[in-house]
Amino acid sequence: MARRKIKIKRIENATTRQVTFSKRRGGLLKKAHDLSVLCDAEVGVIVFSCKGKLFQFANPSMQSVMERYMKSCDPSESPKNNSAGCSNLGDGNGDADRVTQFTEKLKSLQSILIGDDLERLSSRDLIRLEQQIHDSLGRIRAKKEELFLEQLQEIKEKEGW
Amino acid sequence: MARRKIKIKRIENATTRQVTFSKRRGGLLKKAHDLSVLCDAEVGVIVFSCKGKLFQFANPSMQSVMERYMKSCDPSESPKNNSAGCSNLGDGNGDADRVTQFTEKLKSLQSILIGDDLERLSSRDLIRLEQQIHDSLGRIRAKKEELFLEQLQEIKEKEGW
DNA sequence: AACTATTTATAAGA
DNA sequence: TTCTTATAAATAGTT
Repeated sequence: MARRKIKIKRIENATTRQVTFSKRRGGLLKKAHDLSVLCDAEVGVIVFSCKGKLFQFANPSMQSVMERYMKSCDPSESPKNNSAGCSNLGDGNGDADRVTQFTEKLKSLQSILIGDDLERLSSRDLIRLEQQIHDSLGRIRAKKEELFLEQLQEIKEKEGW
Repeated sequence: MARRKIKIKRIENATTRQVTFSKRRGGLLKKAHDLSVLCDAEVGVIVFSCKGKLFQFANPSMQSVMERYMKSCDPSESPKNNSAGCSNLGDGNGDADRVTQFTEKLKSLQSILIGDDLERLSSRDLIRLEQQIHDSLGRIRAKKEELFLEQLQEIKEKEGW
């Protein structure tokens, strides 16, 4: 789609293939994100490079998407009305409180991390903040992974895998 | 991406949202197909419209992609390991106000991100948080890099390069 | 990693 | 809805 048009077939040159993969992978994930936000859609994208590395995007989460997918493919579920709530949509049970709190916190996070707050920080502050955020990300991912594995197990058992 | 630029946020008008969904859904699935063919990648895309209808693309098959996903289960491209080592770009200009504000914010960040707040979040919340934090980290790093380059430039000029 | 010349995707309008 | 078209985005080849 640039300098010249190309045929959609496997790119033979390994270097070119890798470069194209990086570019298009990013484009695909961005498109997935945009679609999910603009249209309020549930979207999951999984990509394995030919070297086997995983990339993904999901909204609201991969396990939610996969669970819903499996249900929608399961004839024993009533075909109507498979739109709404399966799974861990967080509400439903009286966790409204927790969700509210979480939302509030996210807002305050946003005010901290987005906007021009960042503009005014010195490089030292930025480095400190980066370290902190980096660490937090690690903890969040670990926690997410843990929960994910639990839920996957549940799904497997439920679906009789 | 046409007649005018739009913000990536939920489209409120239902008709517009539906039209955009149809168009972008098609675009996304095509991009997924192209990527899988061009780069010999294993790709799966699942989309549920807000009405609950399923659309999908997979190569070689959704079953295969999902199985591989479950096996590999390393959900995110981990941030490149360039976190600390940027050393003492120190600032020195003490904007006490700013520093105080920053400290306050860091504290509130800490209460959000550390401690057992995390324990009580659903996986969906965690994933949302992860995404947000990940994005923030990106912005912080970009900002840091920007500042770094500025300062490097200053140094160069000062040293008469 | 950047940079463009082009191709694609698509938001609004018809 | 389907088609059109002006513009925004993505990206192939280049540096």
